[in-house]
This record gives sequence, C-alpha cells and structure tokens, in this order.
Amino acid sequence: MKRPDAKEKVATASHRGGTAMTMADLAALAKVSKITVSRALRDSSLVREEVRTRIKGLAEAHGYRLNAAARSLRTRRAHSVTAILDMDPTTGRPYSDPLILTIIGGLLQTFATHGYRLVLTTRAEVMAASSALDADGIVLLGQGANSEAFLQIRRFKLPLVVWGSARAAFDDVAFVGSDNREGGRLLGSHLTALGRRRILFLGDVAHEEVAERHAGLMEASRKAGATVATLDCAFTREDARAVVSGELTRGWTYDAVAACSDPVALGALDVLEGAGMRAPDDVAVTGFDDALHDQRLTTVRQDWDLAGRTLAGKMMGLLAGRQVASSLLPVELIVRGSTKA
Amino acid sequence: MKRPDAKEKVATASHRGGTAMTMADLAALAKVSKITVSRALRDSSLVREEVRTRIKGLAEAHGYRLNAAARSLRTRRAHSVTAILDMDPTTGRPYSDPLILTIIGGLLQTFATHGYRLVLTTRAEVMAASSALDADGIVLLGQGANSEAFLQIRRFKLPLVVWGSARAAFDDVAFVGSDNREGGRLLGSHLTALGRRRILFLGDVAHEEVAERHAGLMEASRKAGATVATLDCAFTREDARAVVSGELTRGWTYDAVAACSDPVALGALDVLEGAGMRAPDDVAVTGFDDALHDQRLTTVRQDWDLAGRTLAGKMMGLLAGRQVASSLLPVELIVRGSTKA
DNA sequence: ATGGGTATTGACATCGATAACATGATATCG
DNA sequence: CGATATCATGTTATCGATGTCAATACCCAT
Repeated sequence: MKRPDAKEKVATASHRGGTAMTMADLAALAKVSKITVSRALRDSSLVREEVRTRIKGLAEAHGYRLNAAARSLRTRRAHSVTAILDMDPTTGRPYSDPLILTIIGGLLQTFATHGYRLVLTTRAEVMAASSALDADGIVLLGQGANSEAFLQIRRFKLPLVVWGSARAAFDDVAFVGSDNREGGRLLGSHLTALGRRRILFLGDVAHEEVAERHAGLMEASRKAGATVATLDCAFTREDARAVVSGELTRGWTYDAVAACSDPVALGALDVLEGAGMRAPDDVAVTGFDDALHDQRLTTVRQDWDLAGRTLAGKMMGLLAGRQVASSLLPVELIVRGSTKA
Repeated sequence: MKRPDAKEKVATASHRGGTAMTMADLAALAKVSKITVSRALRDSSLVREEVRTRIKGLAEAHGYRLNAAARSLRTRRAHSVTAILDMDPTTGRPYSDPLILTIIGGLLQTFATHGYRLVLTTRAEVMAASSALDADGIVLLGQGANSEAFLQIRRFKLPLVVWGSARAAFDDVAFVGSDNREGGRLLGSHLTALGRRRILFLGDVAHEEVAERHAGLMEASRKAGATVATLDCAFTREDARAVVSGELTRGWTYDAVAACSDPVALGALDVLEGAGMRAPDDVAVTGFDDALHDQRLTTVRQDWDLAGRTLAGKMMGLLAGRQVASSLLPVELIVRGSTKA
C-alpha cells in the first residue's frame, strides 16, 4: 500500500532547502490531496466553499506561486501572447515610432485583464530555430511591407493578428490598421480646399501603408484638379532633408508638401525654411501620425491606444475559438500652422 | 523487457493527430534515443559530430520546436526576464514617457542575443497572486517614488534590476539611473552663467528623481549666488499651466524656470508667452529628458538606449551569478532657444 | 589477457501541475 | 428499502524535456 503523497511531501519538504513551495507542500499543510489544492486555487466548484477559502488562505499566507512551466506543460497552453517587433537592422533597435509603445500599452492592458502575459521579441529571434516559441498567439507589429515576415510567421499556425493594412481574410488571422487611405484623402481635401494645386508627396510607396496614404491623397487631389508628384524618401528627417534639397536645386514648383510621416515633414520644413520659404504662406506642409505632437505641423492622427486594444481584443477572440474580422480604424485630421495660419 | 522508447513513439506518433512533434518523434526518425536528440540539439560534445548534424538536420527539416514549458519545468529556468512597467491607474496605460520604449528596445536587444525572452507586465498583474510569475529575473521600470513597489517585488527573491536613482547596494539588486543630480547642476550652472538669479523650480520633490534634479540645481545656483523657489507640480503640461498661472496672478518675480520635465516646461512656456513674456529674453525656461525633441527647449538629455542595455547587462550578470554594482549614467546639457538666443 | 581509461549511447527518474477516471459519502426517489 | 443521482475528494497517468547513473565499445598500457 502506498502512502498518500501528501504525507510523502511532508517528509521531503523539510530537507528540500531553497526550493519554492509546490502544490504538494500546500496539500500537506491543508491535509488534502494535490488535486484538491489545484481545484481550489482555480475556484472549482468541485471543492467545498469552506475548504476552498482555507486553501487559498494558506497559499496566500505562504506566498505560494503556481509553477507556470508545469501548468503550461500539462495544459498545453502558454497563457501568453508574443508580440513581434520589427527591429531596425541598422541600429538594432525597435523601429523608432514611439507610438508602438502606445500600442503595446493597449495590448498589455487587455491581455493583463484576461490573464495573459505579453512576450516581446524580434523577428530574428523568433526565426532562430533554437529559441522555443512558446505562446498561444502572435501579434505582428511589423508595420507593413514585410509580407515575407507574415508568411514565415503564418507557418507557426498560431492565432495571429497583424498591425498594418487590412488585407484578405483568413480564418485564423485578423488584420487591424488605420484607415490610411482616408487619411490621405483628408489631407488632399484639406490642401486643395486651401487652394494648393501642385503637391509633392514624400515617401516610399513600396511600403504598403505609405502607398495607401498616397492613393488617398491622389484621389482627393485629382478630384479637385490638383496634381501630385511623388518622390521616394525614407522615414527619416535626414533623408527628407536630402531629398528636398535635391528638388530645390532642380527647381521648386510646388505649393504643398505631403509627407508620409511627421519626421519627414519636419525634414522638409528644415530645408524649405532654410531656403527662405515660409509655411504656410509659401508652401503648406503636412505629416502623418502626430507622433511628435509637434505644435505647428498639420497631420493625421491615428488612435494608437485603440489600435492596441483592438488587436488584443481580436486575439482574445481567436483564442476563444471565434472567427474574427479585420478592421480599419478611423483617423483624424489635425490642422495646425504648417498649412493654415 | 521494455522496448526502447524510440520505438514506442513511432507507434503512438501515427495516431496523434494535430499535436506538435516532440523529441521522442525526432528520436524515432533518427533511430536514437530521446536523450541523444536532446544532447545533439544542445550541441553537446557527448554526441558524435556526425550524429549531431544529422539530428539537427532532421529537426530543421521537420520544423521541430522545443517545448519551452517542458524545458523550463525540468531545468527550473524560465529563460525569460520580466519587465514590470508602472501603469497610470487613471488611464490604465503605461506612463507616457515614450522613452520607455527606447529602454525596452535596449533590453530586448541584449536579452535576445543571450537567448532570453522579455515578458512585459504591470505591477498590478504581478501582484495578483493568481497569475504565475515565471521568470529568471525582474527589471523594474517603475520610474522612482514607489519604493513600496520595490519592497513588494524584492520579496520574490529573484535577481532584480531597477531603473531609477541609485540607492544602497544589495547583493542581488542593481540600480541604474541617470545622473539626475549632475543634470540639475548643469542646468543651474547654465542658467546662472547667463545671469539668472531668481529661479523657479517646478516639480514634485517627493519623486526621487525630481528631488535629485532639484538638489543639483540648488547646489549650482547657491554656489553662484542665485535663489531657487520650488513649486509642487505634476508631470503634465496641464498642471504646469495651472501652477504657473497661479504664480503669475500672485506676482511674478523670476527670471528663469527650471521644470522637472519637458512637458512641464512647455506648459510653463504656454502661460508665460500668453502673458506676453518672451523666452529667453524675459524668462529662461529649461526642461528635462529631451523626450519631445522640442526644437526650442533647453533640456538635459538622458541616454535611454544605453540605459536599456545597461540594465540588461547587469541582469545578465546577476543571472550568471555575479555580483553587480549600481551605476549612474551620464547626462548631457542640450542648449536651445528657450535659454539662449 | 587484464585492468583502466575514453568516447558514445541509453535507461530511468524527475520537474509540478492537471486530465481522466475512480471512489466514498450523502441525498433523493419510486 | 434498495437504486441512482450528486457531491466531494482521491489515485494514477501524463505533458516533454533533462540530470544522473549505467552500459557498451574500443583502445592502450602493463
């Protein structure tokens, strides 16, 4: 006949040194079996109310903490979601957008209240076969373009939500993105309503979100009879300076600059003001994101907090086995001094 | 006589449906035992070179991924570090500093290269006994004041690194912080060198880091024969406006404002300029952090990326069993138009 | 040939929790 | 009153990896 394991543990616990307390220890203290402890801590109605509170009290008193690894191993659920950030390969740091933090905040907020942990990684790390991916779902914060990343990550066959432009629907993938096209339209209407007719767009249209902003701008401008020229430009203030300088020497013919992001707009302003032009009189300038909250820049604001919460909400849906739709989040035109005195 | 488990697994694997591949499956494929697979994947020299590469090839080919939970359970190491953010209780979002993202980027960068995952949580979540804390170490990004949080978290007895002011040393705790006092000194010297003699400090000195900035400012100012008045103020632009407005109606006697942060400085500027004063002529204004990269504000910049990497580096040290010292990171005075034309 | 080393592989127990099944005690019912 | 449902608890096996110890093969020196 075997002794009940509760008793065994009493014996071993004494000479176990620094190891943390386990359910078995707790079971011994409460003079019940491990499984009863397990149930009590999970608030199972299978355990008598009175016993349940007693066990919870003991756990609290002794600072017992569940071993997450053991639970995950047994239940096959990690109780965590991995958010994959894209790192800038040159600096090795997350893409500058401080706004990503706001998204992360939204994710954190939602996951926390549902008992999920948020794990942050980079794509490179996830791909390293050595590292174990250990999550119930994945949030991809790649910011566009990299559909390669998307395809690779899709192969894990985990519930997946993606921040970027909303594309085709899959059963287990949801896309969430701001309505970039509408943002472009808003800017186009705004600029043309102010009488601008020769607009210069700065940005890399190979980037999906930039392409949408561009398309919206074109649509609204064309409708109002304005023309849009497009120059390729990276996301940095520095590159914007270089591109605009080049254009100035070639001869400037624009009355408005629509930049794909705020830093790019500021770079353009740097150079244009350096050349003696003033905004908004000589040239109107717009950005996108309102990342910098620059007090003079007309821009389109995205609701990043909502973005995070929406992504997380969809993930919770997928994890609950529901099918979820993609969504486009509303954007807002913020008019400031760079386009209107 | 028992069959070797490799063979058993061949049998079961076939009717196991969607379950992911395990080491046993891989062992069956390679016709070796589980433990040999385990060793091979960990590059153990106990396994013949040739066998090792063959097994790794098979793992790669079949997309095998180690089960992190099983490994953690067995090795008692989570291979992850938890970063605890403080959330703003009113909005439920992380404290606004977008710079925290930069710190997180630094952490991510270092941990990733060492094979550790970064888990983000909030203090509230960590404290909820129900949720399992599952990490080899903790990074506390509480931003000061909350020594209560520090004490609570210290009780987990995990290696701990804290972002904030450097305090007393503990064996298993390292503090990393910017040299706030030096930052205060730099501002004090700068302002007094410009001839300012009546300085108003805005900030809540109950906040440890603010107190240090204040102390440094006092030190440098007193040395130069200037006086410093101090008004309590929250970290927001709005509160700064309110506080400065109040002071204006009571009668303004200052020739400089040293704010505890950039938003506070901007709030002060809003009101002062509204009252017809100009910076820097009528009043010099300084901030702290250079969080906003505002192009007119003199401020003190902290190196946030370095902060993240330093925190992570110390954590790696603690995890390797070394004792690590706290450190103060250098700060840099950024002079702009708000103090000097 | 014998003993001892080295290199390589394997068997078994184990980490701490939970699912699945079993049991004993009480209540309910025809 | 015996049968069956219901509640409360316990037993056993299991998740997938790895630490420990054992075993085999082969080589060399004595």
